[in-house]
Amino acid sequence: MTTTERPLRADAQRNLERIIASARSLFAEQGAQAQMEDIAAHAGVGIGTLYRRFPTKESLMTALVRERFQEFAVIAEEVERTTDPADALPTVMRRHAEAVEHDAAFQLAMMNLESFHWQGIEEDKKVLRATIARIIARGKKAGTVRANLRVDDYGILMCSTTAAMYFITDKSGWRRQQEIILAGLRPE
Amino acid sequence: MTTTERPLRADAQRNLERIIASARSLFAEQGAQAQMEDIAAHAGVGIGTLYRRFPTKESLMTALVRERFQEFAVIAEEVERTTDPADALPTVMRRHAEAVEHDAAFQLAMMNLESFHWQGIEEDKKVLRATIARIIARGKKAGTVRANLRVDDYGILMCSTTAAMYFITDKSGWRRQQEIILAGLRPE
DNA sequence: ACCTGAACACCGTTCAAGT
DNA sequence: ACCTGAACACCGTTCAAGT
Repeated sequence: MTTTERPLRADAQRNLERIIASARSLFAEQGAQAQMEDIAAHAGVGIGTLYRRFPTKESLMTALVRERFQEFAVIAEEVERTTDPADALPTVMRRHAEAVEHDAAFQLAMMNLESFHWQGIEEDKKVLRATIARIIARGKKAGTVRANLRVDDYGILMCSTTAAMYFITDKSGWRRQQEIILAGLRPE
Repeated sequence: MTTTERPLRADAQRNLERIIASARSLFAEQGAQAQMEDIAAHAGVGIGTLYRRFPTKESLMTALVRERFQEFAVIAEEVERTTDPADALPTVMRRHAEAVEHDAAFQLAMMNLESFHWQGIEEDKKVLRATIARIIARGKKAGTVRANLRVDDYGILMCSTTAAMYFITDKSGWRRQQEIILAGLRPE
């Protein structure tokens, strides 16, 4: 999994991007039962090409999650650099949530991944996880984060916010949700 | 849906119970991709019998959720009757969670229902929802529940706890999770 | 009324042929 | 290297026949 792949042929690369974009839009529209055939067609490629890149439907969903995770890592590092340690944790959580606020496909994928843990996305998690761990530690030191919070809690807490985005009809109902969680994160 | 059904024939009733028990155990073991055929076989009935009671796989999962919801209603009423209004909300949430702590099938079903809302289980929700609404209102009056909490938040908050049960490997990791949520529920 | 399971349909996945 | 789509396999669902 430490795959340092060499670049794809130009057309293949374009196809890959189209596939991902199509997957994102069809999953968002139709939910998890959007069909592989339809995604391929929407991307303008044969079904075989889709399977060449993503050997299973689940691997395609995972790819959607993975892309966002990489974005999450960038966001987390930026927040760590630029935000007061006392506010950093709530800030990342909000920024991460906002990053996927309109990505129904991601929200869906998070809930449908057969065994997600936030462990699932092995490599991508590492950097992100390390950054989050530091942010949490500093928050504790600053006295704004409850002592018994663990890094592993982060994933599920975020997961529950994305679920809220997907389920709550009210446009930005997830914010009230997250506000509750953020309040709970503070020391007693 | 205001179906007041007359009782099933004795053998049919027994089959129904077996089907539900089998579904619970197979979903718990194998996740959502447990097969209808296998569930029928495990229950000792033909596949046709399974479909006679549950016209789709999703309706079978919904049934598992529905049973628990009825139990939830009973629990909520009991808590309302016997617990200090100031503590009632955290108490129901804990008791509801404990009720499904070992029911992996329920946890899974909650996450897989195509459009859950907690709205999904129409009739069963009503009583439960009304009780929860009163508990929340009294909690606010007692000053132990934040003012901007809505009844509809309850479902998603609980949902995130069941997700935690399913995902967190740590035996009772969901308790720490819920503790955070409960803390967040209190006024600022 | 209820049960059964063979048959059907749909959709995820494979693979031989093509550039 | 990569693309294609017909063919295959699996599994959810139906329905004609049986008690």
